[in-house]
Amino acid sequence: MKKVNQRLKRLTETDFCKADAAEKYRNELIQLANETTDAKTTKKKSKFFKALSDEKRLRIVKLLRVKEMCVCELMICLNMTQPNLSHHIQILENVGIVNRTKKGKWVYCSLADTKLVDKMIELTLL
Amino acid sequence: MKKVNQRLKRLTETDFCKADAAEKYRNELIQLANETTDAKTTKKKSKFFKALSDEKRLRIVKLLRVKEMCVCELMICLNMTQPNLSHHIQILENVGIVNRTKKGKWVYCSLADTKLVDKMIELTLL
DNA sequence: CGTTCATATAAACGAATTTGGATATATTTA
DNA sequence: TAAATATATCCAAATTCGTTTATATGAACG
Repeated sequence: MKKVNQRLKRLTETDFCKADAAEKYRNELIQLANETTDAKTTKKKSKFFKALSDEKRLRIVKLLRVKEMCVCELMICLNMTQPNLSHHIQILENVGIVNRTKKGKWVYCSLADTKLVDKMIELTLL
Repeated sequence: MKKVNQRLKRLTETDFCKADAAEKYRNELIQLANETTDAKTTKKKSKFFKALSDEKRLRIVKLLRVKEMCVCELMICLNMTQPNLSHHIQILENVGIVNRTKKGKWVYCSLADTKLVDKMIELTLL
């Protein structure tokens, strides 16, 4: 991150697309891009946001914040078909937002990281 | 929110899908769902998350955190075609993440709410 | 055992998104 | 004023996503 800041100083002084040393500036931009991004984490984070990009899934999170619920309870709350709901829960589970625990015949869903959800609500993201 | 909490107490004690008073429990679940969700804000928030659910858009945000950039600079950084980039920037602008300002021939992009982005990075969301 | 209930998985389809080429618009420069 | 540059918009192809229908699994219960 310190390397980035050094390059940043130079880049901030260069103000337009066509700098004097166009080729050099071009390379610096590309290098900056590489340093600000890690392919794996970017993919992971984009999937996290994608999981929260659906209204029904947001409603699931809101409900689980109040109370751990089994799938059939969520079906009633959200008026969704069972396979559809199951699919959405799986997406939330895959990115670590929701936990599923089987107890006998029922599968109970709960928030995997209550603190994170609370903090996101503080930022009015959720 | 206090009403919700009162109902919550009862609901938390009721543990299974088919409570004794099945119909009554059903109605309470539905009411809970209505109280935890507001259609408009849910839609708005889902769009916000959708805007961040794309790897390229996440990279744009990361870059703009370092430095305000014009579209042609972002093209170089991200190796994207111009119409595609323009489209993605618009999505980020629509949900209030990015600002566009025209200065002469160039359109400069910057973060609309640096503090929010910083806080999201603190939570390792970004 | 076999039936029922709660849930998961699979396949299929339509809707929404992403992408890139062609073109339009506006601004600078020669 | 013409040419070049930066960007947006339009449109069609490719891809991804959500929903539905059908089917499978697995626990409880008679």
